[in-house]
Amino acid sequence: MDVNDKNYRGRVFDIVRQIPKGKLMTYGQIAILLGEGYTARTVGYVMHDADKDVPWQRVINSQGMCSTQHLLLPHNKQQLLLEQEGIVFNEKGKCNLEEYRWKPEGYEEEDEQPSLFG
DNA sequence: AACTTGACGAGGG
DNA sequence: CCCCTCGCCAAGT
Repeated sequence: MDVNDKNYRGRVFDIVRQIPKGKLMTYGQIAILLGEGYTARTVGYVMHDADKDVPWQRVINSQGMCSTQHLLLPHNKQQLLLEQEGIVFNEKGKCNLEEYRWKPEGYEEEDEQPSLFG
């Protein structure tokens, strides 16, 4: 699997583009969603070079924090952008994923139906 | 071809 | 909770 494959990157970006304003996804969540050949690390890797129309700021790590805060991005650009979208972070730069996590509708491949007669 | 480096994540102390 | 280690996988040296 080649992450430079436009199809590979395209699948990741297609998902990210669907994240609504005010919602978030994690790298790992996207990787699991796409399945075969995708891992959290590789998703993160392609995100560093996202297309202009991709809301890259809506993808954060599983701890509910912006992985970019101590990186090259000016200040806390990612967190700032998210706060402008209504996301609330605590003083340690963490947000409530339970509240903001978004799950796309059309991508369930192996849905686990909670059996009513369990 | 070996070794290091990440926009990652789960698990143990 | 915070910190560390380890598994992961592609890129850069």
